[in-house]
Amino acid sequence: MASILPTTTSSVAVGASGGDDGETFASKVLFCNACLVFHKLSQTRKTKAKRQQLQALFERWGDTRYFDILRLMLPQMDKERATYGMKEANLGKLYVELLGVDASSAAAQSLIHWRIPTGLGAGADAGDFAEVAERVLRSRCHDKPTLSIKQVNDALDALARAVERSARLEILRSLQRQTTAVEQKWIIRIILKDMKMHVSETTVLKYFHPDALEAYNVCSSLKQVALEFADRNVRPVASSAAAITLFKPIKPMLAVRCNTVEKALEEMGSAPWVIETKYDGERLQVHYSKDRIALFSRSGKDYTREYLASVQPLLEKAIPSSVHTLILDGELVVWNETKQNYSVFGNLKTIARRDLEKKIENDRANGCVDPEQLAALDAMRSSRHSRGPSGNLQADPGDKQSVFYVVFDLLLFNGVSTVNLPLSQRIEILERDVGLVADPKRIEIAPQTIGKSGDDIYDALEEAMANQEEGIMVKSLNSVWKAGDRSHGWLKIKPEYGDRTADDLDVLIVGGYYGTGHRSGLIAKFMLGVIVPPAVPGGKPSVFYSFTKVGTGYSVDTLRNLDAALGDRWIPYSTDSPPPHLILADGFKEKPDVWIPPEKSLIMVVVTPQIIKTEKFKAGYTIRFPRCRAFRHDKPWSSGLSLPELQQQFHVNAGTRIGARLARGRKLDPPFAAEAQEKEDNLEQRKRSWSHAHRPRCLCWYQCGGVTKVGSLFNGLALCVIGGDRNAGVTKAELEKALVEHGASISQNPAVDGSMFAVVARGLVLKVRNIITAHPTSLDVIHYSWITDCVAAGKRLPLEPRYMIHTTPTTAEHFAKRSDIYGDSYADDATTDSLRLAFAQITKQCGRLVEPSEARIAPAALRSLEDRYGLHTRWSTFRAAVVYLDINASPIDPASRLAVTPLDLLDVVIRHHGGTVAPALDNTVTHVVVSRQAPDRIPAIRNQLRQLRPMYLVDDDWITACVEAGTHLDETPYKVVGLGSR
DNA sequence: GCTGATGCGTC
DNA sequence: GTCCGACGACGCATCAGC
DNA sequence: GTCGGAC
Repeated sequence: MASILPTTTSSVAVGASGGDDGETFASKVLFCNACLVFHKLSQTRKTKAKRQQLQALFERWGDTRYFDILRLMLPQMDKERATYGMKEANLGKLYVELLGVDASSAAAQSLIHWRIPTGLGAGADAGDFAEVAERVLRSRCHDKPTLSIKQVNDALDALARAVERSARLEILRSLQRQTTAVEQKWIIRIILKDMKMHVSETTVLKYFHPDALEAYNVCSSLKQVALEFADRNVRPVASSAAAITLFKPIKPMLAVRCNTVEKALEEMGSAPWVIETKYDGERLQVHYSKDRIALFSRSGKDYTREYLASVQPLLEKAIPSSVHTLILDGELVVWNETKQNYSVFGNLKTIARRDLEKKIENDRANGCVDPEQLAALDAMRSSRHSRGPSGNLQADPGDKQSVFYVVFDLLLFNGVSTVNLPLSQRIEILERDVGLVADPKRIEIAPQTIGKSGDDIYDALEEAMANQEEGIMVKSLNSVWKAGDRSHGWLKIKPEYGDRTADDLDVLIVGGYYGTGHRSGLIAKFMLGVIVPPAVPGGKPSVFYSFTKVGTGYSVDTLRNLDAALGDRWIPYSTDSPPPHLILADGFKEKPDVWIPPEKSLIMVVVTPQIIKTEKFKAGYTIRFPRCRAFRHDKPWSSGLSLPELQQQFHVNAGTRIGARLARGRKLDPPFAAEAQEKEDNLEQRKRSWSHAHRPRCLCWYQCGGVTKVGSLFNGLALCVIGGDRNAGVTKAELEKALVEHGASISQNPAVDGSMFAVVARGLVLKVRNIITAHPTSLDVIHYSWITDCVAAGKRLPLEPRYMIHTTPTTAEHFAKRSDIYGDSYADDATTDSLRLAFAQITKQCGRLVEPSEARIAPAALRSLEDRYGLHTRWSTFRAAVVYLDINASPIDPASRLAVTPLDLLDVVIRHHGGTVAPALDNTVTHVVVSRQAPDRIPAIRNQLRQLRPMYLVDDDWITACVEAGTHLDETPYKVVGLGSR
């Protein structure tokens, strides 16, 4: 008898009963032997040793039915067994019941509260359910292994088949009676599909057979792979492409994330490449023949039932009759017909479900009576999702939304695999022979543009940002399809990587959760809460709403340090006596394991790529893809993000993704070089601060607490720094440090309640535009050079107009009166000339900011994109308008420009919202804008208008109102009548 | 029948 | 660079328990 | 999806 043990040779226990076919190896070898192998693998760290163990295992396996052992080692890949429907929570309850222990006993408490390291039944194994279970079972199982590998597999089959709780209980009970505690542990790991052996699919398959992984990637069946390579010494000659078969899911090709445009260019090399938008939906592979359609998700799961009702009508309309078989790859998204934009992620399943419901209803009306379908419909009807407010939280209920399949690749065409063709040819066949032109915004081939330079990538990114898209894909036209491959050919670029600091929110930690695995026993995740403003202005916050949970972005070391600092402040959360300050969503949703008094807590800087609506957190909003950037020991607990600020953030960013900013580099300067350097510097800084300060490593970003005050230049000023200027080598952190050193207080979030002095930025970057758009009158935006100039001069310089990126009307008024808003008079010795110079500088600055080379959205590009997609954003508010601003003494003479007018800053506003500003009043103009404060200018304008074709004569309130509304408003209420009143 | 808990799969 | 594990958000399905 | 960490 051969052993499956790699180390021992002779002592293999043999199963007492072999079952029906006592011939197979699996029925003869005891499961405990497999457990030993698993144990050894889990104890081994080194790759080399693991490889030896795996090889030995397969070599010693006594027959060709490798599936029996592979499915135990790779439970996630085993599609033959249905899901168990059991994880730790269910298993814990089942074990408590089958062991017959009292619910309040230590054993039961261990199993139920397996993550919690303290209290009754807690042990050093907290955080690892299987380990806890082994401990509990040790005294409750016999110690003689009896079951064979086959018997365990049979039991697991039965377990997966069982739906009734009682049936599951019985199977678990019989397993428990026939196995040792250690065997139970491994059975639990298999059920949980988490073997914790630190080897996964790739490695195991690789040492099973060199071609196994590739085969798995094109058939997604472990059983088939095991069969195909039953003879491990033979390498079949068939290539993977030949194995591509209709109706068998292929592992999709994946994109590698790329943080810098420079890297993208390098990756693409000299081969031609294309740019596509990255759609925020679900990857969907369509397998099509005339009489059958199958749909598969990214992980190879069959989604035909869920999405066919939505997709089939589209395919049938779009696929020409000359096509017999196809495999398409694409993204399923939702198109909002009412708003003419893409719906936010999360609506897809809801819309698809509606389509399915409708289809079943229609089928029934048409007499296609399928009892199974009827039952399904009934189930859907009675489901809570078919009515009620929950679900589809992110859409307006009245909007018409529909499923939209964007196709971007072709894997098989009329029976022939195309995966070994370069992308250029696959696309060519797709466009020429498949077409799919029938139904815009329902099914389309993804538009591609040929890229040539880094600027093309920037342009595409800017377009993507403006259109609420996730980012862009860059694909090499020479690349062939590689199933499951993430390494080459396809890149994804997301704008948020462009700037690391602009989307941070400072939020107070209000709760904690115990971690698992290598974070066992630590508070490893945190609940953050927003402040509900106190009733008395200026009072200390006393109520917090749950907002989000964060579980990544910090190291285990940081967690340990945090534990040392906060460990004794955590209090177990009990619904019987919940802390009065912390309000969770109704029904105690997202209840933390422990809570902490706010005044003893800490502020976390959390990266916030996107804010979405939720019902799970009391705040009503939460973060998509949250992660920790730093902890702030320097900031008082009471200064965390408040609910109104959060709501404001949501609305400011509605219609655009947060994090959508990217500096366009100078030609000679790699755009991200400074960024990369900054990152490295910070890493260095981190390490240094870690080594002697023994502070959590990620504190480095905000070491303001450790900053010593060196001056009082900025005493009393509250500022928010939006970002650095990598082209000038100025980082956000440096600016913040300088500010704090000289007495200013800084915040990550702009406050619009008048408490903040100004926002500091390098230009009209997206976040700045958002702030201006949402609150045009509350916050000034100043150029960071004012900070550096002040520091260099050693005194607080007057805030001259040339430092202003955005000026509120109040500030503008002060400027008009030639006095500095903040006390220092700057105009004492100003002459008309010096003032003129200052304003010329503004104009220069503004003009520079909207030049195509630096504009956030190139108007022409935006317009063409809008035309193509029918997209309309706030940045296209004035796209139809050619505006003449009444800023010249003579309307037809640009050279007669007045030095100061109330309309000076509108130029930028209009152009940034897609409009055109005409230099003079002529027939190209559609709108003439005059100031309400200058009615005396009207006659001259009217005089000129008499000679031109009809156009609107409105006052500046129209511009402001349109910007505020985010859309082109009817001009009538703003028309200038008579001599200026309306 | 409704609701909460739990699991599963998408991102 | 690659692989792996520990984490986030959602919607929908299902079952237990009231 | 994200991130840190080991190799």
